[in-house]
Amino acid sequence: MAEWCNTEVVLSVVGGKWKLLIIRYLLLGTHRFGALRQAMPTVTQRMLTRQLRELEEDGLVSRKVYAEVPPKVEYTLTEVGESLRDIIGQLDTWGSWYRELRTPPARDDEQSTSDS
Amino acid sequence: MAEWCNTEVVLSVVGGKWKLLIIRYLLLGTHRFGALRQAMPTVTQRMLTRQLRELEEDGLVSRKVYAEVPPKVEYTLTEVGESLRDIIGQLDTWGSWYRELRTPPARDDEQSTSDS
DNA sequence: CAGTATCCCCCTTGATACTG
DNA sequence: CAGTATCAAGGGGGATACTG
Repeated sequence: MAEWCNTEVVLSVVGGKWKLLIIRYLLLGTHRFGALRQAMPTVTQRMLTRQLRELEEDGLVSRKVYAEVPPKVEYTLTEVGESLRDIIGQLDTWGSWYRELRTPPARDDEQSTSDS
Repeated sequence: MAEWCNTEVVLSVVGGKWKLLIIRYLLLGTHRFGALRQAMPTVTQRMLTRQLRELEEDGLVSRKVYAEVPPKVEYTLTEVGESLRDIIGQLDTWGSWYRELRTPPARDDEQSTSDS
């Protein structure tokens, strides 16, 4: 990516396939690795770990390991991560607006398709 | 990408390697293909064409072909594309803030390194 | 429970050459 | 000028198995 462009910096940091989902979930509060997995049922262990590590390197997420058996690891947004809250809110708003815009609108003379 | 998530929709539309640059340039006004190339010296013809086509399919950019020889094609943001202006502004602001944050700050007792 | 270690796929991007 | 066509490379992502 063209990271000399400020705009691209954001993508370079949240652009991974699962990162926005992770951040959105962590915006709700601290969570354990397993909780993240359950929140994103289709992500593999490997990918979740990788994406979390990258978010950590980029300073968006902090990782807290408890010296217990079995292991317990908690992930929390840093202040930098938290600072994305507003932007993510905007993305969400635009995204739903755009999705609706691009969804073929139901015509008036058309029955509801909610039963399909 | 997980496009069932509104947030991801934005990335799916703007996530191409050159798309944000293109949009930013078109936010300045309508431009010809050649002007876009010059504005982004490292993009190949092929990639510029492809990214523009995708933006067009996604309804962010409109393409106007003039029936002239030599050919003349102008690209303009649609209203949908324009609607990203604020968000891109936010990304830009966050990006420059983040970049500065992550740049090793010069220490007080340190000489300027601008001569290196 | 929360990871690594391997192996592999394919999709995006790129280089280069050609054309209406 | 504004594209296609073709071929090649790279890396992000995935499947599966193993471990402290």
